[in-house]
Amino acid sequence: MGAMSPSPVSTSPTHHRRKAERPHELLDAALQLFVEKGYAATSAAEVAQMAGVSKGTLYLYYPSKQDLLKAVIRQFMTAEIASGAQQLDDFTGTSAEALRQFVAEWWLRLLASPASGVFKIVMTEVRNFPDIGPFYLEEVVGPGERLIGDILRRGMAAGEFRPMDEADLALRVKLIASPLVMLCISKHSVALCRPEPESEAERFVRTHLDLQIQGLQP
Amino acid sequence: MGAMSPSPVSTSPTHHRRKAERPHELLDAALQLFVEKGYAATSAAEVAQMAGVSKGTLYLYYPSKQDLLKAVIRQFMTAEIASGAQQLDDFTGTSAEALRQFVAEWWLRLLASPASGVFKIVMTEVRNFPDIGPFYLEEVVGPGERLIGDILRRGMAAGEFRPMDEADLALRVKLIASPLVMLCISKHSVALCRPEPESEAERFVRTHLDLQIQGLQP
Amino acid sequence: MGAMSPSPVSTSPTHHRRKAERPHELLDAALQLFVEKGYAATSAAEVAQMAGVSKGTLYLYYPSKQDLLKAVIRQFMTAEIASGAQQLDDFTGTSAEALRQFVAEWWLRLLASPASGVFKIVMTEVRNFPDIGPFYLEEVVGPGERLIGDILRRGMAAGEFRPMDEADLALRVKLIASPLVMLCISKHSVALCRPEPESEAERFVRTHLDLQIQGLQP
Amino acid sequence: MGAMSPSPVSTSPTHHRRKAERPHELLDAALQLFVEKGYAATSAAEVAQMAGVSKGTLYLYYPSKQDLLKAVIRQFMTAEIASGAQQLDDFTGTSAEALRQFVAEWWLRLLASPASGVFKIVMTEVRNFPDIGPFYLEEVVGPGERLIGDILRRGMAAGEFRPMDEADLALRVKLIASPLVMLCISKHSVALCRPEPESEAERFVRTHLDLQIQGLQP
DNA sequence: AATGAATGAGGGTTCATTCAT
DNA sequence: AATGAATGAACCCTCATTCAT
Repeated sequence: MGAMSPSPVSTSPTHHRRKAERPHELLDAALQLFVEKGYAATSAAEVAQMAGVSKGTLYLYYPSKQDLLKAVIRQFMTAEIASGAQQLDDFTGTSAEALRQFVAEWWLRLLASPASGVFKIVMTEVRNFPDIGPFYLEEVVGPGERLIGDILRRGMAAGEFRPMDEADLALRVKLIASPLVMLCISKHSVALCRPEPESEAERFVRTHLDLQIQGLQP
Repeated sequence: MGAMSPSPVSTSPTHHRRKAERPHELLDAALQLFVEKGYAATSAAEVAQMAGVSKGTLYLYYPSKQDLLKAVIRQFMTAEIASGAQQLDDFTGTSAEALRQFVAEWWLRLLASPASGVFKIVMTEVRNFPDIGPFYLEEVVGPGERLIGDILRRGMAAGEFRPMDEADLALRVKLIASPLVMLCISKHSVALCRPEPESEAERFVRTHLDLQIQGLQP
Repeated sequence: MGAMSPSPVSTSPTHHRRKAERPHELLDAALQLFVEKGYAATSAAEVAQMAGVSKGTLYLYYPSKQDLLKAVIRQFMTAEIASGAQQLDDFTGTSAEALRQFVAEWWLRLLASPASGVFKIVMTEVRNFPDIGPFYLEEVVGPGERLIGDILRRGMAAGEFRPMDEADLALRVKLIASPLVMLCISKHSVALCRPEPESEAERFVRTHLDLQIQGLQP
Repeated sequence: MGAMSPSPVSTSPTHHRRKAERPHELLDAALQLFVEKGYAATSAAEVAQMAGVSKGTLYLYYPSKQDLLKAVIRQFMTAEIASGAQQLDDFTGTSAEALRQFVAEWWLRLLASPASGVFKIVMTEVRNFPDIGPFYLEEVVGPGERLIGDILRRGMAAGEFRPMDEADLALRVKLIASPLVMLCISKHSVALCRPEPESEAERFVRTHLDLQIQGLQP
């Protein structure tokens, strides 16, 4: 992606404290603002100010606004994905339980976290910055679909789900993921005009997964 | 001050006069660019150029870029919605057929048309322009959900679908609509990095609706 | 979007850093241009260029062209007024001498300075920017009339001038001030078409004040 | 001045009525707006609209905004001046009476009429449009000063006023005219922030002329 | 490492002027 | 004669980026 490694971490004692935290604070600020106002409508100065540093400092860590954008996406998506894959490995239970418990839980946590906004950013900016497309596909969509796909495959192998060829399976994966992604996008856009209790999102996710599981029965 | 603009020389074969067509051409251009690059990243000059007029002419028809945005949303969404509601009234058949045939057909046509991009615009810009939120809710989401809701209610009344209270029904409507909207958004963003045959979208829509219908059986 | 601004090549020997001097230089430039061409006909770029900075820098110091205008008026008028009031306090002599020596001197110095142009700016722009009206009245006209009024009152008290009620006194003050203000306005407008030796202005002022003093005799 | 003769007056019966009045209406509108907002801040469209015609029509009568400006000045000043000179010829009475009655009367009428605004326009725009300077000097200042000068000369010849050389006389003329011009300028600028009864202007003018007459006594 | 003054290209918008109707 | 749609140059202002301190 062309972005430099943003963290020297040179551990100088206290002269300027929090040298190591800077990148994180900048990314947090950038995420929030990019989600809220959009990348183009957010100025570098705003990000810097929200992170409590000067404009110049921002450019010390990220050589351009575009690099900051890429760093935001990388940071918040890969972190979630990695932790998700990790947790699934430790999960024991039927495939239906994996969907109903693990996927639901995991996605609701994602939804509640600021990282849920990254979907909106990606949707908006892929066309402007073509290299975030492949990145998103490889680092987020790919692993994500593999993760759900594996659950389905496991269920098929166990006779818990009906047999499907790979094409069907891929389609089901998309059908499972798509409303969940949509939920994240909505949360940071239209849902703000129609505030709902958080339990509503939970019902949405659970009903959705139940329906999908039902559709997977032999 | 003292300098006149030196020499128009009347070399301009331009200066057409097409008051009636202009708004449409401008809206088409604006829609395409807003979807492609985002509202903020699109300059008024680009819209004008793509519509084949000068920057000044754009402002003859829309008093500001923001008004242009609103006009784009209004134009392309309400047109579709209205025609959809109209067509449903004329539809005769079971509720399952209504979903499977009418909704699928209608949405696939929407997906294929440029108007499908409006969802992306709305998602991106609601927070920047708060008054498009209520508008979208009232003119698009409301009618759209009512339309699908009515199909479901008809099916319930006919004993074709299982009985549900209003809350359940609303949830099902959202579950039906959400992947369809997601499909439109994807088409104009990440899907561009992963081109698929159009038939794939059709399979997605049909499988999705089948699944939802299955989930509505008594 | 994808294009970077290609090659600064660091050929800029610019980039000076003179936070303290800048406002003054900008105000000087703005005063001159506003007086010369008028506020509306002066572009921000011209002001910046004359001050030797870039357009952007101007906006670093004054958030809008209108604020620049207000700053110009404030800067050049209140400075003069304050110094005038100060000097009068130290003046010892009869009231006629105060008018003939002090007022004449002071006004001729004002006339010779660039600040004399502010009257023209104010006359021209009060209607466009209504809040400079009250400001001018309070900070310039008020103190100025009080200053002259005090001289007259002192003269009356000393039996040097004929008794007048407050209304008459106010009228005399206006009659004294009005040709002096007119002189300043003329200097920056019509007088430029009919150049006169500076001594002419002096004769004008002195004769005017003599006449007014004569009209104040008991 | 380079401006064309604006009035064809072709007296076509009724087809488009008021062909002859058009220029006048345009000049009235232009005068009002130029005085109110300034020349640069007034758009041609505004003038046209206030005159009740289209933008194109304005350019039918005046080939440019600048020509419109010149026409405004010419129209409203020369008319007043001519009528003033005319009336003075018919005036019989002492020179003091001429000043006190005729000049006062005439100027108060001017002050009350929209034409009084022309002074403000001229002051503001001479530097931007250099050829209005000579015009104003020749057509307005010259005749005006000659008119007052003649009164003074007549008074001197009659032994009514003290003897003066030409330089002194010119100075007195300026001292007489200057507060009167200032009054007109104020009326359309700062005076709007400090509204006064019209009688105040009358007192100002009469006291001023009395004072000047007193200063002319042998 | 951190700052923030400085830059200049570019964006939204206005407006004098032209010209087909 | 009259209109008003169309133009494009300029204007005010913003902002990503640089660099002296």
